[in-house]
Amino acid sequence: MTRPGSRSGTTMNDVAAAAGVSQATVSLVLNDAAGTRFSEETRRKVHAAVHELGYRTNAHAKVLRDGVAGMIGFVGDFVATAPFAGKIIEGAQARAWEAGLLLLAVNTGGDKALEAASLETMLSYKVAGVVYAAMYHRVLDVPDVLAELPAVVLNSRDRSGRFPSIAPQEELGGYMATKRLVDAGHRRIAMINIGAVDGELPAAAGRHAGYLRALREAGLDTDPRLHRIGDGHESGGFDNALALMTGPQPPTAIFCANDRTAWGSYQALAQLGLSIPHDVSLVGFDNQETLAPHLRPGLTTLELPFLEMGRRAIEVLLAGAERDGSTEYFECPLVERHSVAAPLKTATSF
Amino acid sequence: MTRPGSRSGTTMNDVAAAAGVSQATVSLVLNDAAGTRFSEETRRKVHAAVHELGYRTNAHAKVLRDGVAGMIGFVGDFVATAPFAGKIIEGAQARAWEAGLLLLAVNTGGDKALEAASLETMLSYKVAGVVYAAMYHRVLDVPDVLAELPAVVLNSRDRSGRFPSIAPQEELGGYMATKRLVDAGHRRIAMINIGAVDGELPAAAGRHAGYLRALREAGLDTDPRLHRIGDGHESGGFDNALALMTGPQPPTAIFCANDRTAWGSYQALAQLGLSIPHDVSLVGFDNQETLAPHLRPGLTTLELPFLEMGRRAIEVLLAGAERDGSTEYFECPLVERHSVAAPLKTATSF
DNA sequence: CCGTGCTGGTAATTCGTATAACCAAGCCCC
DNA sequence: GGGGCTTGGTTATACGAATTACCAGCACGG
Repeated sequence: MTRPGSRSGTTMNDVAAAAGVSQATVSLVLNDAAGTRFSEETRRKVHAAVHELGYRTNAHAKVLRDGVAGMIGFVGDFVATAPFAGKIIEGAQARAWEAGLLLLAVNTGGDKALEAASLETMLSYKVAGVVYAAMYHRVLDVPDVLAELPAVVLNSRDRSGRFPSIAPQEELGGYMATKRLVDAGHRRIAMINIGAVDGELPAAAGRHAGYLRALREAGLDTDPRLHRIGDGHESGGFDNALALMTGPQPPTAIFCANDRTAWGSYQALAQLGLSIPHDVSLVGFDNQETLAPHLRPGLTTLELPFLEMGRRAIEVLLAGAERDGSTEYFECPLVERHSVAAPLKTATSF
Repeated sequence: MTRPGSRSGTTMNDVAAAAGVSQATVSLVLNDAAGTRFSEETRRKVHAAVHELGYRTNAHAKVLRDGVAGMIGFVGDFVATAPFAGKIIEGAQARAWEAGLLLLAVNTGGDKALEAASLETMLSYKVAGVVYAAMYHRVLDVPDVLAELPAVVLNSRDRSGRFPSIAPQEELGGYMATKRLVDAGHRRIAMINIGAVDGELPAAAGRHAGYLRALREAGLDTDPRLHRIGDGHESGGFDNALALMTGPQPPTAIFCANDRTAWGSYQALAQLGLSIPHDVSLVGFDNQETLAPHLRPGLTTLELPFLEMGRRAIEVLLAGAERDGSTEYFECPLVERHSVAAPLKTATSF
């Protein structure tokens, strides 16, 4: 009644003994080694013994001999915790698994000591490479120890330029978001940003640059009063949307540089009795899945392609992670929902 | 200028050679082995060589000899992806790290083949134990292979009763949520559930049982029309809140069995022009951090103690995970915000 | 001058797997 | 009838660290 191979102590020698062959034979048969020939009878006996004993290869012995483990390290600051960035780890893990690799994941919570210790441990385990991920897009300093193996910076850029980086294409995203509003017929389009344009926040700077490009391309003037600095949270959206809509020459559309900001704007507009998209059109950024689809009306927004970015990070690692310091940018696709419509025909659209 | 120990190939033998001692000496000195005596001079030379060469112990060689690895497997269905359950993995990882262990995490996405393969790989790596986690509280079937090592079921219960389980105390949560409303003076309290009470959803059944207990304890009658079955999403909250408030004898308070349901109720109440908490009080469940604090007004809700549950899972593993099939329940603390107030003095409160 | 005990180390073995090198038996063919 | 090829395996070793058993040298006591 007890399953035969429940003890984890079964080794290749046990299998060999049970099958009446040598340990080498077991190894060669199991690995289907090229250039070796064994009788069908022997193969059958080996496999039968493996099954009978519940043999499982000892990965450590294998790694010790082969030098490289079937694991990839994943170090993130808050990746597993962040509401939407879990996707990034999911994508990485899925791709790693396709290559037969497991992810050794650590959330440092920003703790540099933990980060250093984790990396040491990962190196001890001879991980095939390390993905160094950040919760939000920024320019960061990569620990020196990563120079010892293939490493990729994910959702950020490496300041030192030593490592390949993978980041979202912020400028194009800002452009597409704004263009969506321009194409809908809007002529007075505000932007509520998630931070200062000159700070170390590529998302704020890039999305704003795209916003400006779309406006200029459409021949619209870029009233600086229409660009407001929020904080990336609901309150930033709430306060700024309120200010924009109650001020002189209110916009007919607002590009919110993230979904939480957009949510704050929804709340402000509701308070003002303005309807979306009838009175004001809105575009967000992030496509936060716990938020954007559930707002009423659903928020049209740009998706951060975290799943793909995570996948790609592993691919770059597997390809050797050329130490050229280049950054690979991922396009953020527009996710159409119901927060954009044509502007009301008012004096401003005349 | 180049860092000395950048090559990862440095072994204990290299260190021994550089220090002019034997490999055994290096090992004994580095591990500070009890009962051995080495001169200060020798110790110094060893440490100097280690530093000079950038030696790092090969974890696989160590595990191969010692038998158990410094890793714990974490298998979840959607844990990393789920909006709030990332906490569960964060807690587990933090506790594991305190014990010097790393988490080998896999998200199966519900794929049983991937799950089986991951577990095999983890066993190959001689993980010290496995946490088998579920995104939402349910009764589940644990893969047989887990019987081979210490294993804990997290955020669910093991149907077979073979493994220790860790789950939230749903009934008490439902009781506390409802009691909060009773204590505020409400006498007609509805509940919008997240599923059927008789399904395999301990959360739905437990929270409802607690709801009933609180009502009975307060001597209130339990009008079955006040208990409505939602789907756990916004729409379930929206539709049912609408129905409740526009029906006969509307409640003055609603216990929503999760925060998303509560959010849907917010939207329905807003549409009806009812204010929270003035016209209707609301209590949620989950304390979803991307949602509950950001609603206007902030949602009073019960916290799922995922961080602590994750920590506890590792502790149970470290203690050997006694195969007694017991379930350890975690209390869900009430998080007070601003969605509960005393009912308006109407005829029903008279 | 020999036995005993202490100091400060070293040699050898073990863990489980992969693989290079080797080998015995059988058969063919000149 | 012996050289050479094929078939079907085996033996031996390396990977890197931990640990047990052992050992050389010296001091001391009787």
